[in-house]
Amino acid sequence: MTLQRESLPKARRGRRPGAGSTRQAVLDAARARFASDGFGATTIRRVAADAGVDVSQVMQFFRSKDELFAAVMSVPASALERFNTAFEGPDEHLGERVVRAYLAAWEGPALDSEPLMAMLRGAIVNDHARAQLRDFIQSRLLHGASGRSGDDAALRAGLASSMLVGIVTSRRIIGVPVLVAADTEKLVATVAPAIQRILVGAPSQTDWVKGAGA
Amino acid sequence: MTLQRESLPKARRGRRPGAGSTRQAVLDAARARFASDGFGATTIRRVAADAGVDVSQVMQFFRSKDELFAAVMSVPASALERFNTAFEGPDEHLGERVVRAYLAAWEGPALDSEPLMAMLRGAIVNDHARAQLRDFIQSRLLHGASGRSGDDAALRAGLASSMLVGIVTSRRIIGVPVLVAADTEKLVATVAPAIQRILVGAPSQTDWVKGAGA
DNA sequence: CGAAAAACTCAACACGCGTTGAGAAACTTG
DNA sequence: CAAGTTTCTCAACGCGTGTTGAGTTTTTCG
Repeated sequence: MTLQRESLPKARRGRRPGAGSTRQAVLDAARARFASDGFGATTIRRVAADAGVDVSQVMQFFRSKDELFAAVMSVPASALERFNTAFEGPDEHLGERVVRAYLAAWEGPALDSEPLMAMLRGAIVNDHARAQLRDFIQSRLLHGASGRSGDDAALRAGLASSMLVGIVTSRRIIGVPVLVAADTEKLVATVAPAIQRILVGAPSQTDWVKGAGA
Repeated sequence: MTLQRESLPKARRGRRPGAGSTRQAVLDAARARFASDGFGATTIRRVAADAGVDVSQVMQFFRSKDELFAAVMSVPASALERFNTAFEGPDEHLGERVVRAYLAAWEGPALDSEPLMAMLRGAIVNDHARAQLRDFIQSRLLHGASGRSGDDAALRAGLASSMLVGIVTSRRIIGVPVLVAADTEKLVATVAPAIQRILVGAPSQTDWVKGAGA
């Protein structure tokens, strides 16, 4: 036991990186602020106040406002995986699965949706956010294009992704009344057939959504 | 001629409001800046420099940055009318007409597209722009809902508008490579059937787009 | 304990922003 | 010309921002 670290060249002494509760508090406050106020309107001072921490602490843990934003905005792996599985399944009900995945991702629990909201709100003013959103839409293509019909499968997947992001934006950021008022099932029932048509070219007369009856 | 202004209580003398060339120059510079840089990143100093004018002149003609932005961001009546006619026609080829109207509006000549771009870029950070975009999407409903099928025609029109705005955003602001590379006709051919399905519920096997053959 | 390292506090800097006011210059009338 | 009115110039104010550095406290180790 005594010679456990003996061989290490530099045994670091002193206070170990603490429990990290402060850093986590800053991260939580920043995620909420960036998601609801956007990148430009979010100030480091406000984040620090929300976390009950000095301004300078924020700069010590995350070196700049951009790095703090980058730490917050990363698309959670869990959400990413759900998108992939939605795209990978069989063609039948593909549109419905994809629409549900997008709506769920942006309306689910805060820990999953807030980073996506921050990305969406920051995409216009922050280069990193714009690149991330671009890659997010673009990356759907790789999963959407594999094994799908035409050579334009990538374009189709990108279009579907853009359209669904547009719907989420209108609903959650712009606040278009008709979309805000509509419940999720109604949206799925209406949008799923169109997305299905975008992704797999062929039209059909069967019902696309399980319980979509009027 | 001499008694032309005689009856007026206050005959205003002195220099007449000049040719207004300066005001117009400011307006043009502001429109371009707000469209390409967004509301937050556009500074009055930069607009003044673009127009070759002192900063204080901008504040004299337009009383504040918000009022300058409002003067720039109004949706041009010509574009608005084209949207309405696109929605009003017969159901046949409705999707194609609507898709073409949206794409043309944001990719046409600068004088028409720049205000729309400014509105889109400002919608996240500026309340006025958000309200304008909200009304823009919402107002399509009034024209889209009249005489259309179900009672959810308003929702369908709002969804179609949101989806098309999403495509334009991905293409012109986010810069998704696949969408940037695709030419307009390809986009119309791919998207029109889906929009058609959103607007008029019924599916069909016929080709929606005239020259959309593979 | 005593030293090292991290966590934290406090105060300030430099910068760019929107905005304002005073005054000179240019032009239009009587 | 002279008075009146507008356009333009110049300089500054106040504010909030991201960011920094010095100094203090607290914890962890030898």
